Amino acid sequence: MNARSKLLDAAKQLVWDRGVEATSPNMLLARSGVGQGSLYHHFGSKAEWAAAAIAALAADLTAETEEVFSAHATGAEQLRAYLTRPRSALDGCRLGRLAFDPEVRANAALRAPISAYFEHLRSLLRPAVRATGVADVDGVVEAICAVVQGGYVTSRLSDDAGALERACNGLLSLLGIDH
Amino acid sequence: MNARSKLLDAAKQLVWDRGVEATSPNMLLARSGVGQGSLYHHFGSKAEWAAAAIAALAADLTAETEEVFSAHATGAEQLRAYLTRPRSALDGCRLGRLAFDPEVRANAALRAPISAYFEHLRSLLRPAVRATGVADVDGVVEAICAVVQGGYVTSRLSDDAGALERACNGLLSLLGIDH
DNA sequence: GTCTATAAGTGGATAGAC
DNA sequence: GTCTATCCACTTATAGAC
Repeated sequence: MNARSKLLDAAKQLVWDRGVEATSPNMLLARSGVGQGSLYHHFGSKAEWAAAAIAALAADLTAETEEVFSAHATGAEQLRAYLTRPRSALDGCRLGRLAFDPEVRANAALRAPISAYFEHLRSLLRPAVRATGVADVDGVVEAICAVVQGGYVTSRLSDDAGALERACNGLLSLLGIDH
Repeated sequence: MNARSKLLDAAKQLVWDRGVEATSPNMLLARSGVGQGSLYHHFGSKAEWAAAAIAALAADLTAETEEVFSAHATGAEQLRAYLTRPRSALDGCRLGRLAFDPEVRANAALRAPISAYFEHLRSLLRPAVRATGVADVDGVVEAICAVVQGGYVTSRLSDDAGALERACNGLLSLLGIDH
């Protein structure tokens, strides 16, 4: 594994765990085991490796999400699979946890892959929600995105990994597609 | 207005806007207009003024939330009022935005008023949800908390103040209590 | 109570040797 | 490509005068 891969890998872990603002170059060096010279050879600045890490996290999450949707045929099955997918509630969403990171907020290049992921997620949810026959399709799509993101938030703040799962199940029961 | 009040007021604004980790003592001095000596006279450390700010924000939010619930008689009215309450979506929830702040995570004294607020919110929601006759009361309670918190997240990440409102309306329609 | 001065440590980056 | 040395600004305080 070359230095660049080690750096990118460590940056992904740190950004997920601590966000961008709270991650320093020194932490990246420590976690990757790479020297300072290598870091500034491969990435010109903190913003560059942070952007690479966020783009890679977004690509991973997009692939995993598409897999969930393509594995099921009906809208109801897709929604059930998406909402019951195993999630590490206390760690937070790799992308959603960056919503209030000041460094992400101030840098459009860091934000772009994140908003693109959520736009893509909405486009996967929309036909599935439409198929259930609910009245307010766009509202329910947004509610599904929000329940997952908010479940991470309330789980973390209450130090209760079950909160996310309960919230998703509650929404499923309201949708009338909980088995 | 004395120095302590100015400091607390500025700390509340900064913690809401930037979180704890990303707020420095110098920012607090600049925003409050108070001198360095006064800061360390009134608060022994950063953790102390951060704790005071979070406790004050939690007290404000708790009072506002209770007002919403006590202004309405039936569960459906209370839920509708809570979910349609005006919120500045792009600013984030004063408490929920701290979920992934490393300094909050590492300090139980900072987390306590936040988890207490959410526990109190659940206790207000539970009878209202029960009154609607839904099957999974605890799940729906958690879903309501999560839709609001997640709506702040998706609004901020998509730079779309409308996302939070759409999510709340979508949930209301699923609850069958949208007018 | 409030001020200015000082200080040890870290953050983010550059320089130049190898 | 990778290393060590160096740098300036900022963070989080402490000291001591007024």
